[in-house]
Amino acid sequence: MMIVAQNRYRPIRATVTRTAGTRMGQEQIVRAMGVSILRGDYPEGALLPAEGDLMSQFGISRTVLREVLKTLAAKGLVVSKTRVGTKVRAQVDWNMFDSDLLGWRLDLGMDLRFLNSLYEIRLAVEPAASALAALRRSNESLTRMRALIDEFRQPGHTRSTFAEVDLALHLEIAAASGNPFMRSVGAIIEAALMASFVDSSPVTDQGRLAHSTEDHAAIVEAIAAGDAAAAAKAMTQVIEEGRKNRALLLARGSEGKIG
Amino acid sequence: MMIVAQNRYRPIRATVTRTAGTRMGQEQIVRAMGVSILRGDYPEGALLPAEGDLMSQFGISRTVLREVLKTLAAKGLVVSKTRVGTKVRAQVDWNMFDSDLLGWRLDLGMDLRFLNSLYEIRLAVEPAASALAALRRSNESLTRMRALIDEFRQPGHTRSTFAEVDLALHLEIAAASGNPFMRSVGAIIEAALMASFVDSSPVTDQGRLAHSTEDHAAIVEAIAAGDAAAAAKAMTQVIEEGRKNRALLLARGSEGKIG
DNA sequence: GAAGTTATATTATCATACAATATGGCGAAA
DNA sequence: TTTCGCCATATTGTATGATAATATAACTTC
Repeated sequence: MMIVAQNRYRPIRATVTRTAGTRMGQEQIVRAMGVSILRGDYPEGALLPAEGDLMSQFGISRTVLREVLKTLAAKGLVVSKTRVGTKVRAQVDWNMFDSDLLGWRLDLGMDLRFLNSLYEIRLAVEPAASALAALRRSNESLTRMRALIDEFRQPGHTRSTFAEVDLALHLEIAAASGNPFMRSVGAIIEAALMASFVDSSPVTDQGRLAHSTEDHAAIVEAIAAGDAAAAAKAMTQVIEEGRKNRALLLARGSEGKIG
Repeated sequence: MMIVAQNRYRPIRATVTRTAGTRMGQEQIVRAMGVSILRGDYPEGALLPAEGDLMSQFGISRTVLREVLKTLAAKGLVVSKTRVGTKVRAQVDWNMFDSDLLGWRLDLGMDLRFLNSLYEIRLAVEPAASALAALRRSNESLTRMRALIDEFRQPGHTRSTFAEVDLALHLEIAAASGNPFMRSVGAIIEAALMASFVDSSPVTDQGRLAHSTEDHAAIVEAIAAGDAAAAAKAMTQVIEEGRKNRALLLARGSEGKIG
């Protein structure tokens, strides 16, 4: 009697099509499986296909597969047990601050709910970081911030170059807080800025950029003055403004899902 | 001419002594190497010993070693490149919200600076989470919160059982915020509560526990009432109180380092 | 001395075998 | 019939050895 208790789920469909002869690379396999899990292909607590199946599905050796699974396990997505299999852990166990996870999440498309969560956590952490930065920033750090404000003011910014400077300043401030946890939120800031590019709108509204520049300058000057409350307020202002503009862009799209 | 460019650092000393015959287990190896890196045994950008050396130092096969390194890489601690070696990444790249990292950090002993960082990030995130919970909590979630408050009020709590309920309530609130990032801060809350146990002080000051209980009840009632501002304020109060008590305990110790 | 080429050390992947372990089935005893 | 304990088996965990890929360093050529 050969009863095979098939409790497992169906194959993971790789998003990346694999042309014959081309190797996928471990990174891409991790991404494919990570995205699959994030997308909800496997309910919480479900078993992934057995190692043998995954090996043949991706055309990789067991060594590579196991390193992939270890990577996912380290990020809290799955947990493996001898004789049982590899289970998908509950979402609350996933490390949402992991930059890979955030990247995969963006790959799935940007929904309003997720975007909103990004802004909420930024609004909680970044003003606090600014306040601490006002109290603790070194002179070197302040110099770098001011250099970035100068960068902001350079003419001829594209949305891409502008966002680059934007990100750099926010990271600098987070680091100047002296709190390693606040700096670790950098991955989220980056994700939020990345999200500004999923739509192809070529809006480079110079007036808005100039406005944003001065808002950012206000943060830096408050930090320079050691005014924690003002720094927090200015940071809040910047993030709220970003959220508002983002909302406008989204309203133009027909659905809540872009990209 | 046999010149060996020894750019690498010395062996990782495992904190866990390895009695003959006993296997360390992959988990412990990950911990040993992780702690070693967190302790600063390797400067930012330094190369770990080569695979062969690590294998013999820990007495493990290459298979296991590589899975260990993959785990550390997934948490942002290291990065490996062919022909180059495995480099320790900059601290800003480490995922500080990872529960393993937090645990290893506690293993190193609790210094004031780190403890302070924990409270700072909690003060930034948890009040915001409470405010959102006041707006979004489901009835089921509220029921669980109230059950936890009842738990608080049970007599005969040890510091351990009290902390357990404490943690559960904070996690419930974080989850009720509906924001997955705020829930991911749970690892930090847990670490902060863990830190309450590194000193062996048997202080079970019943008055203080009762006080803390009512402070927590205030959060829940604000959430129940849908009063976001009050919920945030009550949460702030709870965390500040915890910080104050913690500071008192620390002041009793001669040094800033415990455990 | 500079640029291109080759050699080599190190990680990346593959293949195979064996060990450890949790699950489910079987059987014995109550 | 139910419960407990033993055992077979499937699945992940570890070990070993070999080959591939690749970045650094040494070397050669101009």
